[in-house]
Amino acid sequence: MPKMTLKKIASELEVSISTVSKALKDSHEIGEDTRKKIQAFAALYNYKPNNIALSLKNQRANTIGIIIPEIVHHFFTTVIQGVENEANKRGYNVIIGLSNESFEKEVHNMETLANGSIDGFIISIAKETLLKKDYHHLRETINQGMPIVIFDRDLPHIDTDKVVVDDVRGARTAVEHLIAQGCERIGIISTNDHVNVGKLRFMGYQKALADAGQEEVASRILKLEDDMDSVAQTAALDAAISKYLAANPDLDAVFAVNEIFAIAAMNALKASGKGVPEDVKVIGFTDGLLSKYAQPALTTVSQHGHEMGERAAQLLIERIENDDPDDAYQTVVVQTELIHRDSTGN
Amino acid sequence: MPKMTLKKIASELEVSISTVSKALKDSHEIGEDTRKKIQAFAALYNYKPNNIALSLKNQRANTIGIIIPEIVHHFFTTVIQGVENEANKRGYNVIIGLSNESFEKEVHNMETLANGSIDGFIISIAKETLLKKDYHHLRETINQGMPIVIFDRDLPHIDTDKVVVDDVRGARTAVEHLIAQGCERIGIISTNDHVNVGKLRFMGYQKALADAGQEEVASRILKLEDDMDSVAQTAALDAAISKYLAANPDLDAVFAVNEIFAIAAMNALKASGKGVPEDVKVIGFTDGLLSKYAQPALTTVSQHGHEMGERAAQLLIERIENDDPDDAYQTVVVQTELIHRDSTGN
DNA sequence: AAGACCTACGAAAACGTTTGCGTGTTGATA
DNA sequence: TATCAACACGCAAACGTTTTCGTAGGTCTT
Repeated sequence: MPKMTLKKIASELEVSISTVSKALKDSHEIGEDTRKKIQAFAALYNYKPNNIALSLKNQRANTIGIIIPEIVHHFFTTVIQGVENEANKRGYNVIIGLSNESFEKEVHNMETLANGSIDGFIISIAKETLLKKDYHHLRETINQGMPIVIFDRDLPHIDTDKVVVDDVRGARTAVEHLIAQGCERIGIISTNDHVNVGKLRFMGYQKALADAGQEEVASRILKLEDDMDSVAQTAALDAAISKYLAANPDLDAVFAVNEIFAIAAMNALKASGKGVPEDVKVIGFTDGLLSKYAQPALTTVSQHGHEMGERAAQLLIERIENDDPDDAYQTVVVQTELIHRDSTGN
Repeated sequence: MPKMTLKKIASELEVSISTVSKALKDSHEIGEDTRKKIQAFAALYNYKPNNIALSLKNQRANTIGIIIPEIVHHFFTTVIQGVENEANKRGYNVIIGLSNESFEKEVHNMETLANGSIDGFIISIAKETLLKKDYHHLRETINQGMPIVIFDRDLPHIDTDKVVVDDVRGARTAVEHLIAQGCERIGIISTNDHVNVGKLRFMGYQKALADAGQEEVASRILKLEDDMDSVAQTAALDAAISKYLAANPDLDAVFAVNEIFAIAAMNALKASGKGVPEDVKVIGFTDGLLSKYAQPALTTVSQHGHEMGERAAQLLIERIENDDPDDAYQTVVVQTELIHRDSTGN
């Protein structure tokens, strides 16, 4: 039995389409016997209204699109989970687009989704887009009346709803914790400044040092290419970190702006005979599986991806449903949390 | 400027809707001047045909749905990536549903998507569904004419296209490798038998032992609850594994049916003073980040999730596009690969 | 008995496309 | 000059819904 439609039911029962539609909605316009008969027939054949037709009629797809740079990535999956949670709760589906950090794919994804398939976007901007600083696709989408929520990688130039993490404060808190433990020669492993988050976390590091009256030592600052956290680059990463550690034998702590860098640093330290946390304490950023299962377990700054996803979905759905143009845009800042584990002692 | 439609262009240019439609398709039915004028106007206002209307007209959404038990999970994300890759290449979008290992959510997800939103499913069955053995939603969906590709967790009772990994052979190859390295007291850490993959991997272990003439020792077999690989259960997991290792002090190798179990075993071994791989060799299953960054790096059985996703998408799209009912269902077996790393020596 | 009023249903438009077919105007041909 | 083709365009149906409006037929009122 293929899919049922109002039309088929109507012809089968020799009534009109509108009668069927009304009967299935329990309209009192339809006599009880006809109503019951139609409902029974529909139930028997498992009738379900066609979503596409409804979307066309209602001019709403009840679907939100999420565009992320990468899906094999713990943080982004937690965000998706949050989005899906909230969306489902409110009757929305979620459709995903992967930009793969590519500008072109990001634009293409947005264009193919923005034509009725979805009611709004949740997006974390691709690195290439950030580099190019070309945001026309975002602007155009917003101008067409489609709401967008930007998360994670902030974009000061675009005026829309946002959900961001306080990278500066998260990093600062982490470094402050190291200082509170008595560390005086704290290194940082960060990324090039064009990656927003790397820059912001570096600023947090600077701030914490400054507040504590510790001077910033150039040799203790390692800035790596932003693709160094990929599996393909592990050898290069290890080499760079080993070299860095060799050049700074007196470090008593390392703050890394992501999990991979932190793990690599821990491994390199152990390989060079240093103990973590006895000799050197280590803190990472992004609370993924690696941090939890590392030896010693890694103290890390959690970004609460799940909550970010939920908040982003709330913001977006709110915007979709009360289509009030002069409702001011919001920026929700999700606070980070320092997860204390073994790599910083206790 | 809100979204353009054929109708608006038509009224603006004072021609009919069909003229606009044909002009935009470069139909020779329309005179060159009119054609150019319409195309220019459409380009200026950035006209894009409405997907929903097209879906309704064509009775095809060009979208595939993927339903997975969990998204914060390395293997599933690699599969999604594969699906998305292949789907995008062929002009399809991907919409995700998370069952969260729950039967009810799985059914609900399928029902809300199966009404026109998508053209077919790719699904990995939730554990709860497997336990309940209630597959009516799958059967009904197939009966309604919607194609389904089942991946990862096989379902012998359902006749449809499938993409599975050869768990038995993967496990067998792993254990054979241990045997080839001279191991004679090989333990296994597996899951309860109602989890298909656990059972199959256990069978591979048995087969390898039997082939080598090694006897199966009951105490060396540890079967854990299937939720023991979650973060919430780490303490219980560590306890269970420590107890198991203490009861089997003479093990010279451990084969674990997933990454988490393997890492936990390695950590417990090291904590008890054993060296990996010198004293005990360890092999895991599922090639995730944990394996790559573990110390020592973990030898593991890779399932090639990306390839599984691609194959599943191919199968599904093929089925969608050549809607030939007596095209026989296929089961694609994706071979596993043993990734040699440090936890088994060399 | 005639108007008023329910009751129970159907017709049709609308959402945005595509496309087969009909048709008016032109130009050429016989 | 009558015929006919070619050209350039419009009409309308179809996809599956929802919803407003219209209208039969019956019941009630006086």
